[in-house]
Amino acid sequence: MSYTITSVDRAIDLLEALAEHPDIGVTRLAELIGSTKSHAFRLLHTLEQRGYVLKDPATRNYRLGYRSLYVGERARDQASLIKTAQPIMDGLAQATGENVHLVVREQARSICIALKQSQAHLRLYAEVGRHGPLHAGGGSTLLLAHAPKEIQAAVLDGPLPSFTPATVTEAGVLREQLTRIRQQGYHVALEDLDDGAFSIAAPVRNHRGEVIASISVAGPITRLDAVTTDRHRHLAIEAANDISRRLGFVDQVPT
Amino acid sequence: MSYTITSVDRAIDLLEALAEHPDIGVTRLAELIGSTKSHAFRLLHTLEQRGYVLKDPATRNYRLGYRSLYVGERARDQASLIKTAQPIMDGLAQATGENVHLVVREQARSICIALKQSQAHLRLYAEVGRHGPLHAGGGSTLLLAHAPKEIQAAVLDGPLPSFTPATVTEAGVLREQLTRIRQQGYHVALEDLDDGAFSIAAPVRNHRGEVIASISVAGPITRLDAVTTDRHRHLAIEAANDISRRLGFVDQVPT
DNA sequence: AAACAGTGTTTTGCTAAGTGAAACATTGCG
DNA sequence: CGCAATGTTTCACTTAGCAAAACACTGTTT
Repeated sequence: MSYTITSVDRAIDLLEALAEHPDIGVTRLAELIGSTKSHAFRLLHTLEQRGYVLKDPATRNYRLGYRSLYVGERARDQASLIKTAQPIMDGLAQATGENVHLVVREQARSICIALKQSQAHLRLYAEVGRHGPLHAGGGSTLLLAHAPKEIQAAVLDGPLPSFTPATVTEAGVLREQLTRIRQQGYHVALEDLDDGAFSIAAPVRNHRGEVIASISVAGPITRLDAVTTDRHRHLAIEAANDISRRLGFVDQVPT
Repeated sequence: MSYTITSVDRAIDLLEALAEHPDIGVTRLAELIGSTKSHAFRLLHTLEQRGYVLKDPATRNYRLGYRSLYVGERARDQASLIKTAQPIMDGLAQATGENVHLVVREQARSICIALKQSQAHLRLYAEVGRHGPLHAGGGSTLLLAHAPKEIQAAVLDGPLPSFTPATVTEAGVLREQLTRIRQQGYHVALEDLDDGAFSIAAPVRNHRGEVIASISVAGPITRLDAVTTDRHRHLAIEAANDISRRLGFVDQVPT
């Protein structure tokens, strides 16, 4: 038995298609969501009425409406994790000069929920709200390492797509990697999700000690050597621990 | 013939109910949206699957999910008006020490799409994404003044709710006010929407000279006198003109 | 200016998705 | 332990939602 309401699912398909492809028309949208023009038209009309979609009357193209900002702002306001983390992420970005990401796990995928972008001209492109895999990327793989066994099983038994030549696609190898991550308490990922990029991640824990998010420092590997690796690792762990403490975590064995 | 898809409308009802009331359960949500528990349950399940709603497994309460951030961010990215206005709004907030709002009109209502909050401890509460009336509030009434005749007719013929004793609720008086706003090119609203608050608004024009938004400076009337009124008015008009120029507007008669 | 192609909008009839009611399961409190 | 309230699941019914098709509009080509 499925509780999914198909019409709502399709409306979300359309919103997300518009998020990726702004300023397009009814026909193009229908194609993108695999539907008919009349269906796309009705979805657009419904979302436009509520302010989530805007229609340019001159071109008859659609893009996301301003009401989307409202829900986004409220989501951010409600997320105490983001509020707690943001000032610490600011400091970490300042100290490292690289991107800082706050990533959480949703079921069997990851999502970046806050981001501090590096000021450097060469920087890793990243987006808040973007869903990603769990078996690649510093913060994501660390979250997989600390996920419940059934989530790990679901990921390990499922397809492990390759993003770069460095992506781990062998379940056995990934299992060992996850064990190692749990033991050492951080993860250094090199070019496993994006070519030429590194990501050094540490776990954020809640008051019960459960890993609920990861903090990661990410950038181009050309700016990474043994010294900066160690420094970023240290700063990331420190920042993650700081956030964890503010969330009520009491670390019994100081590091 | 209505093109509204009721199921999608209801899903939005639920999302917006969660935006206003985080961390509540199925029964409460069903009450808030005027529905049944089974319906609310299915809506929540659908939205949770897509990441727009998060369920706390311990308390079985729901709140907005992180995927909402994605759509909000993309809406902001796509809105060139917001991108153009934001640095100018920053400067205006710095110069005035008060809130600065960017407001647009959607059909017969207003919506604040960008906000620079005053650093003062006493400040006007405001929210991005919040819908409001067109006949009250500095920026909103200015937008009504420049709206198409049919929009004006719709507002003037409809109910004009009173928010404070200073709210204009008489259609004839409002009509005169709108004429005056168009003539003088700005609007000073005193306590017409919020008790104890002022709002000084100026029009933002696009490359065709059409008024597409308003910039307003807002705060408590205790910080307003003849000198500050004149100063804020000047700075708001200047900022609005600056944004308009960046949007391609060429002002033939310099002010 | 006329014809054509493509897009957007509207209508219609059919069916299965969506709904509420009711039952069942779970949880927390007295 | 019993009860009340909440959350979850099931079932049967109805109409909402859908695709197909037709129509209207717009921009381009001849």
